[in-house]
Amino acid sequence: MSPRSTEQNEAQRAQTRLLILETALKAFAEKGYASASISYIAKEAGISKGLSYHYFKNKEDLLVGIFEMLAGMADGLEAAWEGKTPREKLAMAIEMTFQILKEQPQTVRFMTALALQPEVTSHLKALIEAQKLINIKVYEEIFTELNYKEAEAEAYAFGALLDGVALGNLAIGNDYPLDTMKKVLYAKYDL
Amino acid sequence: MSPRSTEQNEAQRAQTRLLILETALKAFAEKGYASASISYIAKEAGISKGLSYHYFKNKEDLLVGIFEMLAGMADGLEAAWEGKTPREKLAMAIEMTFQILKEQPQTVRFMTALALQPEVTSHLKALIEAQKLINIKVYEEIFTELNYKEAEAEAYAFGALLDGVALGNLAIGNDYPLDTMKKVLYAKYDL
Amino acid sequence: MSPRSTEQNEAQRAQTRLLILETALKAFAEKGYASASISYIAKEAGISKGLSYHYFKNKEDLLVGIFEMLAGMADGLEAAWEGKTPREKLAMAIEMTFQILKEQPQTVRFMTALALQPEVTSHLKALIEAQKLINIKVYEEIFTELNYKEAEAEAYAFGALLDGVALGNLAIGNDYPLDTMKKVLYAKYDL
Amino acid sequence: MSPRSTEQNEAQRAQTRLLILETALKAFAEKGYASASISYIAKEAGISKGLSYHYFKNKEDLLVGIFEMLAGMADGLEAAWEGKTPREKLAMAIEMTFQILKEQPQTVRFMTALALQPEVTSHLKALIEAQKLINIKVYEEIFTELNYKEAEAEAYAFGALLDGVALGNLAIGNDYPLDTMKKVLYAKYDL
DNA sequence: TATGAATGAGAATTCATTCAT
DNA sequence: GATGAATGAATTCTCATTCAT
Repeated sequence: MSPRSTEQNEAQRAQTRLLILETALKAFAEKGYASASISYIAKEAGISKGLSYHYFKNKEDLLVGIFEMLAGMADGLEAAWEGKTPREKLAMAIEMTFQILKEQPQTVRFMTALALQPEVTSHLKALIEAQKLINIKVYEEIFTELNYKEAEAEAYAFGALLDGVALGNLAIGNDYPLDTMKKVLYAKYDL
Repeated sequence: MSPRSTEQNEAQRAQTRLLILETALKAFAEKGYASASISYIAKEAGISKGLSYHYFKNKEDLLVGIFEMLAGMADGLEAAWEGKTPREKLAMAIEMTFQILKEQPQTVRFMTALALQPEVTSHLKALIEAQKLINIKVYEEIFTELNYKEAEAEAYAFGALLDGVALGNLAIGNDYPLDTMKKVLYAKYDL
Repeated sequence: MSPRSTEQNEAQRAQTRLLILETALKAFAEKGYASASISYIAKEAGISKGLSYHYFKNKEDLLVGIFEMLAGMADGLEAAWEGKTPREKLAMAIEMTFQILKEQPQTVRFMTALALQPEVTSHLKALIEAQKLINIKVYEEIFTELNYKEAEAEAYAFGALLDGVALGNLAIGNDYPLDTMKKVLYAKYDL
Repeated sequence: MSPRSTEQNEAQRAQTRLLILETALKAFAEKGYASASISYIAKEAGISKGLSYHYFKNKEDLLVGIFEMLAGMADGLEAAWEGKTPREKLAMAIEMTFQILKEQPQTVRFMTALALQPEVTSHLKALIEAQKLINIKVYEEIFTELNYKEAEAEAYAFGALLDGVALGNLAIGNDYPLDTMKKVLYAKYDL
């Protein structure tokens, strides 16, 4: 009975939703969450303001949508880990971090800022916190496999180092010695 | 018109200015820059909205004022370094970081977020960048005194580690193993 | 194309129309005309938003439809009057008023509010006014049969009393002495 | 220290507040609560949209303000009752009702509709209910003084009659026999 | 210097209505 | 007939900033 086939509808929905998410991510990253208005995002996406509310019930929900999209991408990457040695995994973690830092600094900036904004609701706060802890757990497993005595502490330290490099790179910009830092990391973990 | 009253006036001005700055810092830290209104800050400080515009020509200017105040405080601390050994200095840098992280996490959150916000004017951006580089330089001197081969790289790594710990602590909250991380740092630098 | 299928179609149309009308009445009564959206009504009725525009060309038209439906129901009731004595008719008018007040207060609220809303189109206004006057005429006939000298005035007074009880009951709610008021009415008209 | 004297300020505030209240009452009465936008009210009052929010924190608060203003006016009238006989008081209640019905039908419409709107919050609902009950109590006292056996029931009936007349007058308009109804009331209560 | 009333631009959000399919 | 994606205008509300006093 449906005039537009269900699949067509769903495809359309998925496509528009993705368009909004990607436009919003770009806008939030460039202007900040508070400063990027729904109006602006809609205009950038070439749709009407009202349509965003068809897909996301409010601005916060859009933010959560972006977060989930990015978290989903990270999940996809984990498939690549299968069958690697612990040292290879560690190297991959480092490589991935530096790669995204170079290729999508705005996205990194956005995700990092997200964790620091008091405006963000506790729901999203919890999601962010959970994601961070998952990362730590992954690192801990690697260090356990590598027979580190204090695997958990080392995992936190490793995570902190990567985060700190990201933060420094974002704050200082092109003057930040990204390549040197990668070497330091490789040396530190004997890779 | 007597010089005496002028002095009094200036003291009064300085005091009111400081009151506004401190109130604004607290408000920005707690509610975020965008969400803390001038109205709210003025009310909290017990002054009128209009008066704050006598001291700071706009909201952005207030933000710069806060940053300069905090940077000035950091400068003041450097006096305490005089005559210490490099290892003592390193320990002090760590201690100070962890202390402020425990006592004024909101302020740290705010300053960190500041460094990430694209909304922030380029003037403030430059100030933040400069401040970060000054810190690195100080660390580099210490590591040079300690005969590290790669003093500069180590300084960046040390700064990144401290930043990363701060970030993790802010994102994860009370579950973050702050004390463990301090021990890791002491161990890592043999303090 | 066979007449049979046309009949089926018409029955289907009538049924869907009624479903929409009843759902809308419930929604308007519970949430108010302005606050009950077409979206909400369609969802409640289990149909699509677009379909309701096949049956009612706009929201206002839906309102008129509801009113006509209710007016039609009242007409139906008149059949029951046939062959009753005037005093029985008066008692029935009272009973019917109190019954609907108890069983469907929301509907009464809605219809009463409708009569008061300036937003309402003049077409609907005229319908409401006519309906009210018809009621008065019916009451007047009864009082004439009962040999009241001022039958018309008494009809207005009787109508006002019933309306006032309804209004009081709606405004005050469960604390309103509905049963007492019924006794007062019975006593007043010696029933 | 205040530059504009406190009295000046308060006078200004009171005046602007009253201007907004009266404009809003007029607008609500003419277009209905939902349809009269803050924008429209501000324009009618010749002030900016934002200023309304300086005086009333939201639209609902403005509504409460109007209600309180009208309730306050009614209180003022009570002073006139002092020293009158019960029958004079009853006559005055009737006169006042009919007078306001003739002179400010829109205000009556508005206040009546208010009691019926589901959109209105429970706070205002409670205020309206309380006001209605106060009226009933006043009537009850009169009927007690007049030695009616069922003073409370008669008070409710009297109130219902007045309300019903108001409702009929609003619904039917100029065709409603206001004067006849007043005579009916006078006759009924032997005034 | 100090006040806070007033402004106006812009934000988030809602919703009746249209229309391609 | 039936769907729901899409639109755009309107609405409530916020806030940085100005200015008369």
